[in-house]
Amino acid sequence: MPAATDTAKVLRGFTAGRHDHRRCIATALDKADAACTAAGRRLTPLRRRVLELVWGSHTPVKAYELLAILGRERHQAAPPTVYRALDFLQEAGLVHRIASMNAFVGCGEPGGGHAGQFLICSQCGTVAELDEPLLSRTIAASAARLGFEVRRETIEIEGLCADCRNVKPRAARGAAR
Amino acid sequence: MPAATDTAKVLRGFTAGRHDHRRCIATALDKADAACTAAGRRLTPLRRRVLELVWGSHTPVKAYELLAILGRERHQAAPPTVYRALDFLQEAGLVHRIASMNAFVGCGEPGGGHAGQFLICSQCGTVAELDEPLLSRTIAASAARLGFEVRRETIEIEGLCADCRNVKPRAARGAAR
DNA sequence: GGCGATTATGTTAGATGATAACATCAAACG
DNA sequence: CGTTTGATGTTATCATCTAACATAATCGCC
Repeated sequence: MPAATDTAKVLRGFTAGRHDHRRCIATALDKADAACTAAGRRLTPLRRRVLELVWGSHTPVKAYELLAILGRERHQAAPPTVYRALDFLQEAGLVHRIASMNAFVGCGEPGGGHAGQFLICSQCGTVAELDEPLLSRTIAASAARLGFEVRRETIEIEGLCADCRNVKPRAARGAAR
Repeated sequence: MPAATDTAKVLRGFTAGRHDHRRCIATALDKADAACTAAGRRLTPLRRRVLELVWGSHTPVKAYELLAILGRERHQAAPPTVYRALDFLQEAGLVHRIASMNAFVGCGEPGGGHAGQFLICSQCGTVAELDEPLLSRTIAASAARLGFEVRRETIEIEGLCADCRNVKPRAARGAAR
């Protein structure tokens, strides 16, 4: 698949339970190492561990869940421990914050200067991440008519995923992580 | 007004400081009365007052700001007082919650089964509410390809409004209340 | 009007989410 | 090395939101 830059992409699909998750965590961590090295950022053990925990869940993770886990494995962990790591990971483009849930997911394509566009299943909680240039363009056009300059997009669509609806997706194309 | 269902609409414009705000609060309250009566819901004095306070601000209001004001005028007001009123107002379609800000704005077109599409100026804080059917359709199409059924859209675009950029909007059309 | 059912509000308490401020520690770098 | 910068520890607090139960107001009905 050539993936013309204008083509809608699925950066992260609804694949819960249908893939080797350990492998996909490992891949994410490798990508993160690479991205940080390239950008001259330090993916410290703590940050790396937090990222691993975020990827460890199929659904968005809450900061205090992370805190609870960290608290068990290192015996010093306070809110700032987690929030600072998450701040770093967000700035590095490695995780996204889902504002409507106060929770965090691993980014399906670190490094890409993409907006965060998410489909969130309200039943099973899994999240798909999209990159739909048409969506961003439509928004930009609307904004432009009002003289508004877009800086950050928060697009979080809640609904039911195919699995929970017991329906087959119309298309199996698109890399599903 | 026929308002072709396919036309982009501005439900609430960037009009801070350029309109008679008292009048626009009054209008909002009138609409709210009508909408509640029509729907058989009770817009009690407390709920009405909260709605009035929400409209009283040009920018999204935080729950605890409302609480502080209420606390001054009735001497019983606890968090649930405010949150319950806000819950009601949201369900009645009279206010929207801006997830990315933990704040609330009055809805520009109560009763309309529209999605929440917002442009938020990060400098002055004012909010425009849009109804762009093309946007919703694009989202619906992306979702459909994955077998996803859309239930609720959270679209919050952060950036700079025309005033703060010192730019004239390209179009003056669309009711900007 | 009276009365039971329903809905709204009061009240207390606490869960969850996030940050400020300062101390300490480790890595980077000349 | 030692200085500088950045990362983490630590304590405290603020902000956001909800549960649970008590009381009061309103509605529907006879």
